[in-house]
Amino acid sequence: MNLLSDTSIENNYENEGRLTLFVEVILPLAISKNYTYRIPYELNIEVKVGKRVVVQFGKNKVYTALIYKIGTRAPELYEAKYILSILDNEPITTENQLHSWEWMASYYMCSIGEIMNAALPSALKLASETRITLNREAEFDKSLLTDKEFLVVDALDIKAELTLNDIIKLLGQKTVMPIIKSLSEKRIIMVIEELQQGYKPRIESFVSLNPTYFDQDRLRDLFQVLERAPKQVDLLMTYLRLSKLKKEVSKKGLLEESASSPAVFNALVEKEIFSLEKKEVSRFKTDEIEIIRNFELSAAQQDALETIQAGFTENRPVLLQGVTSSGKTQLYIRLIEACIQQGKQSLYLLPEIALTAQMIERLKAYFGDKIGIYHSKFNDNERAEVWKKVLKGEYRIVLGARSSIFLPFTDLGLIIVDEEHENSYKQYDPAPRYNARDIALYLSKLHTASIVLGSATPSLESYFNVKSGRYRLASLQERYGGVKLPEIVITDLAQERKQRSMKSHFSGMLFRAMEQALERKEQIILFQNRRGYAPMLVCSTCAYTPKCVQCDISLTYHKHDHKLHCHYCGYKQTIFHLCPACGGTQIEQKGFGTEKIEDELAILLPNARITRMDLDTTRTKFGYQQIINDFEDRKIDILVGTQMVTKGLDFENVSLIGILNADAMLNFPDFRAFERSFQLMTQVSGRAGRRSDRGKVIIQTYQPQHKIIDWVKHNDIQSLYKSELAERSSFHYPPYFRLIQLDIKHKEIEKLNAAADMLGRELKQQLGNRVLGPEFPLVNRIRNLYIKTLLIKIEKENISLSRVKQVISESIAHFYRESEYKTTIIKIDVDPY
DNA sequence: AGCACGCCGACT
DNA sequence: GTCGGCGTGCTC
Repeated sequence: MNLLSDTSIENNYENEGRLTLFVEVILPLAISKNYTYRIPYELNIEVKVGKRVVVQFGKNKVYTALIYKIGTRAPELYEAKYILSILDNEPITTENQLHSWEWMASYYMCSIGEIMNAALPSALKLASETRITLNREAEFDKSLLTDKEFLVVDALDIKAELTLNDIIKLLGQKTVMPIIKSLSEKRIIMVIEELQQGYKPRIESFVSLNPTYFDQDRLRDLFQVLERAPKQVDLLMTYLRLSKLKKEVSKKGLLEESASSPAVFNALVEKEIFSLEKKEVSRFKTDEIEIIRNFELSAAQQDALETIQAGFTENRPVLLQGVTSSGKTQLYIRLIEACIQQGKQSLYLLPEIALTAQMIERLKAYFGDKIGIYHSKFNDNERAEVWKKVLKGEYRIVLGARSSIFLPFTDLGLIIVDEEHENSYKQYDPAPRYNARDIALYLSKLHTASIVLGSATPSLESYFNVKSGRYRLASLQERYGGVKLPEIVITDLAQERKQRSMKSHFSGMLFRAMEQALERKEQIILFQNRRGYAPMLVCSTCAYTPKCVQCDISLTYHKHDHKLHCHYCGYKQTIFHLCPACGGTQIEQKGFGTEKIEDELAILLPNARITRMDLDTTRTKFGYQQIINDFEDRKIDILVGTQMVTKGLDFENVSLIGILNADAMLNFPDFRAFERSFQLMTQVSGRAGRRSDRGKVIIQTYQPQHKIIDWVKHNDIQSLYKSELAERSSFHYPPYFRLIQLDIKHKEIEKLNAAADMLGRELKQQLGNRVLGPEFPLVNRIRNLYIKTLLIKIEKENISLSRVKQVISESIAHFYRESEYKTTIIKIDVDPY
């Protein structure tokens, strides 16, 4: 297809007058190709790449599509349909965005339409919805209708309009089209296909004074004339006062301030003293917050800042490894300031959970209304508004969660990815299954922007990139403001048992420390990475263990509802008191979870206020926030929790952390689990003594010599990375990447296994020993489907990602044709290290 | 993603 | 015999 630049289109248009243009558009669907539409002549001059158009696609569906390419040659194999309209005056996407979409589609093996779907705020996408109404003019005999048709007509008598979904619910069946079709043919109903406009700008009326009265004398005259209308004089005075304070006076603000009625206001408009103007306004408050710019960087921070800047000049991404409370945010603020001074935009990415009101306020205080916030809690209109402001360059900084990598930056100069290791940067479902951190790295190249990845516990792949010289490392190993790092001690549970100093699941050391902390009115966090009461039940007569019927995983006993839960699929069954296998009465509980700890603490420390924080106590809408608030307000002395307590919370008064069972975290099925243990223990340790010099972490273990505990003590990711443990863990640390989640669904487990094995063999044959087949199958049962996840590891040095993807696509295609099993591959996920 | 079309088991 | 389930293919 002939590509034309914008100017040449106009030239051709002028020269020939009747040039036909064709546009290739991106449809918001999971279709691998783009489709070509024809432009009506009168719209020729408006056509531009990046504008949205409305097109009909398929028989009666209307979609918003995006102009991707413009050409002049008519497609040969088919007749192109006309576009119905152009929605935008200016493109809503940038060239760089379209580049990155293209790259993402190929990298994550999905369609560009799926990328667009994820990228555009839904207010910018209009989808047509089929609505059904009764044709009032039609005359028909109700007795001639089938039962189902009658039901639909009846429902339409009551409710004027129904959607397809309404009818599906009404009839209780999935295939409703034949019924609708038949009714429509009989002209009894009408089927309406209509686009629903999403984004509505907020409009406010602004008042201005007729310029005649800018003249002082005329203004004085005006007051004379109005002498007999005191209310109007009053309103006019208020206006004059407000107009000195603000650039623009809104009608709403003026009426509120003057306590005048709209009638008085209208009178002044009638007399042409006031004029009204409607303007689009922002939904976001732009209250001027006091700007605090003065803070001093510590020597360590200054050092790190210089290292980061050196990395920038070398055009290398920088990994900033800084212990918790080391003041990374202050460094980021300095970097953003420098970026603004160069007149460029900055993007500050945070995982969703770390996007707290506190964080947002803090940055707003520095950057005022130059900063835009973008995350999933925003509604559609707000998102669309941020989008437009970023495009226009009104926002110089964006603070946002993973989806903000899709915003239309025009001149990006800096990207910060905070908590780089966080799993929540990865989108797992639906496609595109992207990792915002990796996209950020790609964007930094595309925009030639600087990028910093920050974390207290970097991911091993990022650390590998430091070791291999791709990234530059900057580190901050001391806390800001001279606060000491916590003291980390290990207590040997075998020893304590021998000396009989244990108090239920607490070592003497931990228990004494807890008593002391409570005496000093300091708070305690106890970390136990297992929820429920007991993770396993065993019959002491026959060794029977209850397992999930679906997942083959031992069931956890939950005391609060006296049920056995499967933590994998959510299956529940009631507790039994006699062994279902042998009828034995002695049933033993193995291990312990947060529920049991909470129970025992209540007995051992009856005066302490104890709260548990895990999935079970935070399931309600505000449960999580409630617990956090109570803990902050010191209404809780001891917080017992699972990994939830490790994340981004900043409690001032916590002086003691207990890791109750480190051993549960020391067996590594693969290197991700291994990395995770290190991260979780390091993160929870970092919560101790953040604002005071008194911070202590006690790690309980039967394996005090275990290396990972030692590394946690020294925040030593380097040893972790180099260790023979990593070497031995069944998944190797980088330089490898893997393709994960090649999911196959089938209803029969044997066929599924056979299919997965076959695919694994095929891949191995083609790619050699560098491929790890379905050795680590993750079999899950979701409703009545079995899903199998193939984990595939490929050595990066020897084989390119594109080759891997090619072989996988080919194998799947081949496998599909040859297979006697009817198997569907439902998703493919790329997770490069 | 929708939607049409075609094939096949289980109901009046 | 048809109704409604599901697999397959197409949409500019």
